[in-house]
Amino acid sequence: MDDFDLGARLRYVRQAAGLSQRELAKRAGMTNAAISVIENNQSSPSVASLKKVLEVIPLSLTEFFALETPAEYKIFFKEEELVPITQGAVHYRQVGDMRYHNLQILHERYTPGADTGRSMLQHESEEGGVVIEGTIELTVGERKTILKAGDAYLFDSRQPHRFRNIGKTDCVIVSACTPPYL
Amino acid sequence: MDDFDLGARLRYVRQAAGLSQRELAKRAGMTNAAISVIENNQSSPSVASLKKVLEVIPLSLTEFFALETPAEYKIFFKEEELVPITQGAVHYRQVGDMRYHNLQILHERYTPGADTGRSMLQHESEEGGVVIEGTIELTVGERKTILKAGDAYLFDSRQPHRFRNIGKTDCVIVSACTPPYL
DNA sequence: GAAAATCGTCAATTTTATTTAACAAGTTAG
DNA sequence: CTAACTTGTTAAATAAAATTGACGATTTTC
Repeated sequence: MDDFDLGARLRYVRQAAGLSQRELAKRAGMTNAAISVIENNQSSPSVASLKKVLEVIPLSLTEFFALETPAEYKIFFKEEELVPITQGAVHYRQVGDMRYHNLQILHERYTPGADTGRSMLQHESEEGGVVIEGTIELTVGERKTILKAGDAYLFDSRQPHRFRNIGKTDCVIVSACTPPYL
Repeated sequence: MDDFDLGARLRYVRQAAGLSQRELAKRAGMTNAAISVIENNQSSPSVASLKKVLEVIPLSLTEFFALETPAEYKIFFKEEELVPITQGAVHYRQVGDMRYHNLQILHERYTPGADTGRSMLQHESEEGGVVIEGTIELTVGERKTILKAGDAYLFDSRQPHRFRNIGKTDCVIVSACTPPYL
């Protein structure tokens, strides 16, 4: 697989410029269909064509190719695109690449008995989440509770904390953390 | 005219890699004819093709487009490519772009009476040249002489100096100066 | 020296990109 | 709610890039 997704880059810069395929094509002296197939990687534009298009944005070929990787400006993620992170019995699925973001979104799954550890977690972040399925025992500082589906939490991660699934079924949580700590 | 000479760039990187058109084409899974027409700007390669070719060099698209301008690595110059510089009755034709070089080569033409000036020239360079045609009176410091076709000179430009055509015909000189001062 | 390779280029064909023209879906105007 | 507009996509036609196969010129080999 080619990691150089020219179509995605073009679509990105076009939308960032606030142009429709037709508008861009018109100004570049081309047709909307060409833009469409290029953006979907159904054809590889000649450098001459690409240059015409980029001049509208405006963006030089150099700048276009030097653009940050697609991961850096990716906004939407298919379920299978989430990056899996496994720590013991806890399975995280992360949204996006944390090298480029300050906000970490995780789709977490705690199997029965899963535990983030006796030695409590502590890091320079703020985090929160919502329980989707099952139950979780959450300890933050001196406070402890059991959250069930629909419940939520939000706290300063500098306080020692611990997640533990003491139920009989998986617990699923969607959480956010800034800055990222995993 | 487009100042982005893709053909020249490709030819440059290919030769720098020590490859013939055929060898490059073979390794890239293309044909020599394609390379030929691309290098002569008779066709604009698709980005896909260009990528295949550059992977052989190897060079990324980003690096390729970020390459220094062709003027920077230009080696051979047609007569009409020399950049004309006129100062009074003296006409210079410079070889290459001094932004990228420390050696300035000039094809100079002094019309009868042409004179670099009573107030002698002085700059932090070393310069020399050969008279091709006509005669020139050259003064350097306290020394003065008349040079005719075939004669030459070389001196430290920090010494005050002056060129003067006291003959009846044009005087043509090819000179060099480092670092450039014009 | 002549034969065999290799070089870059070019004309004709094939393949691919781009245009033309239509479509379905979504939005705005009335 | 319809009618007019915009959106992005697609199929067939056209334009352009890439391949095939050849050429003359230069270099290498014997």
